[in-house]
Amino acid sequence: MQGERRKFRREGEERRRDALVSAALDLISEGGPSAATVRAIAERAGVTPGLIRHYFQTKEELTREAYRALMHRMSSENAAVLEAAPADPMARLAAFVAAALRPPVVDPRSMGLWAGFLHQVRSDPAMAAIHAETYLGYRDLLQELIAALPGHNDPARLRTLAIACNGVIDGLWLEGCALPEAFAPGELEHIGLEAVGAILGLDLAASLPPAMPEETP
Amino acid sequence: MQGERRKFRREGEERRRDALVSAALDLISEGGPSAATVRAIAERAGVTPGLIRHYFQTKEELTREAYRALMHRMSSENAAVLEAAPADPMARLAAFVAAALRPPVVDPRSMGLWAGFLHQVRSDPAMAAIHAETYLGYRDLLQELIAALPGHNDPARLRTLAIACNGVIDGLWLEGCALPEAFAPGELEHIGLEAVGAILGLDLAASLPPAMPEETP
DNA sequence: CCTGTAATTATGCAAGTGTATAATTGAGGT
DNA sequence: ACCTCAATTATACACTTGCATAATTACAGG
Repeated sequence: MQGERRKFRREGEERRRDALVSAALDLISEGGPSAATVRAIAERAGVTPGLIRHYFQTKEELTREAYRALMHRMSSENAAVLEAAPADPMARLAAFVAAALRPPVVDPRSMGLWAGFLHQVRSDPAMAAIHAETYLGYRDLLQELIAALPGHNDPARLRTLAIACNGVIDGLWLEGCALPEAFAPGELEHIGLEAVGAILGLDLAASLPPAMPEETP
Repeated sequence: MQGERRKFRREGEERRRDALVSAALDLISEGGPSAATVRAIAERAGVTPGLIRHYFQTKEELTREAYRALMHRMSSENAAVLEAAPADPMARLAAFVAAALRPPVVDPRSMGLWAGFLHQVRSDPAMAAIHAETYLGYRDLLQELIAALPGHNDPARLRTLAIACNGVIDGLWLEGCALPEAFAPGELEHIGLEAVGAILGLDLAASLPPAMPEETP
């Protein structure tokens, strides 16, 4: 006798897929890719392992979906700042750079996830395609912000500048995620603005729009 | 009857440990951390799985040794350029930055390894200690190179500059490893010199000592 | 030529892996 | 109130993983 069968509630497909995807991301960020076993994911999502196969043909498919979700989340978190940013090109660029170098974009868990996926991104073509959609799109957005500055219209030069600025941002992002305690609040953003400004020959730090006061509910 | 027992040769402890460590590194760089199973490592090293337990108390210990070997290798590959570099501080810094942004330091396999280890580095204190020895030592070396420049003697300012330059180098290193085909030969080094130079207010690119002609055996 | 011993192999095991398939059951439509 | 069907659980399987232990064998010192 195996007692009683487990009770369950039916859910919409989207909610279950989301739950499984974020369970996978949570587990990878906590224990690395090897911690995201089918059984652990199911338990974290509050279902039994078999259900994963019902929504994803294979574990690899779930993994790809999780990577897509991660990259989308990180891109939006950074780009969101542009919605409330002023129209002035320098201020927009400064706001964008600063946003990339503070939470929630700077986050040790995100870096762990990013690193955990890296090898699959390099070996699985489907993962590489997801990477191209998001990561290169990010660099293009940065390039547009630079192109909007006065006096930047040589395409080749523009590309070089975008690569350099993207490199600075990536590198500092990495440093901030890896050694959060090594930087005073705001220090990383300031270094980033200084470095990107130096590359572009601008005083970006002076153009940073003042921070919005936090909501206090 | 199980046919004949496998023939073998006795080897010195150091050689066997080295062989096992580099087998592990090879496998991780090819197939990610999950590919470095005890059995696969043994086969790659030309021994049977049991021998690993003879030289390493646990697989985790072998993994730590492999990480240490990787970090040492990467640090030396970059620092080696200083031995043949001129005495002029600007030229030394330029040579160091450039060396960090071209092969063999820039190498997709190294990046894959680095990323594969990242989670263990963050969760295992022993790995974190190895990280501290090597990575932070790298940043200190960079800071020394900057301190040797004329007119850099404020310690706090020095630290900030070292962090920023290290960030630029790391970021561009990452870009170069991830997208090797995105850069023309020498382009990444040039961007790096320009960016670091901009941060420090120097024309580093002009100070780069000419490349040694390759040996042609 | 022995002989000891440490290096190496062989074998086994319990736990964990992804996946396939069959059995149940929640919930909406009529 | 029934009935249907998809959502969900349960079970099983073949394989892999790290590790332990016992059996062998290469090689140095006498």
